[in-house]
Amino acid sequence: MPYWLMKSEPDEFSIQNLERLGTSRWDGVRNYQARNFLRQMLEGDRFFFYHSSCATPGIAGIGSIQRTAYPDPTALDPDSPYRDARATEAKNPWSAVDVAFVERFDSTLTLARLKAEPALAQMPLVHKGNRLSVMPVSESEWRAILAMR
DNA sequence: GCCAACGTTGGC
DNA sequence: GCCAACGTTGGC
Repeated sequence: MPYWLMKSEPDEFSIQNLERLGTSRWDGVRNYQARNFLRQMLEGDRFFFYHSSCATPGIAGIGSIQRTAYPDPTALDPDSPYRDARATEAKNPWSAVDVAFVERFDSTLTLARLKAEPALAQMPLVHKGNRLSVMPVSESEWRAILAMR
């Protein structure tokens, strides 16, 4: 089963929010490469929940895919900041998935620590300038990160 | 199809 | 708040 990493700004949606809710829609992805990864996700896949653009960026926990990709309703919602004027009901280019809470780490596994781990050197996440918000994680990377908790 | 300009991401 | 890096847009 594939593994993933997804970024969210905790001010918008955090692992604590997901823990409280249990499940949530993961929407608002507006990058084609990230969207294509969303579409590859299978029910039951697990992902690292990454907090970005905050005081302590890093992996804050784990979630799982509860529902595979479907058209992202926020693209059609005039009140949503993720609205895409080019999207229509018949032709919506964007996808969302539903996710479920799995685990919250005792403390955030910081980007600084991830960067310092040789086993993770291949991850796009630790490379300067990387902006991909949804990315695959190899099984060896997944295990290395779990061991760092 | 090239590429400059622009807007956004995200660490610091 | 700054700014480097990147993806997207649009003129040509």
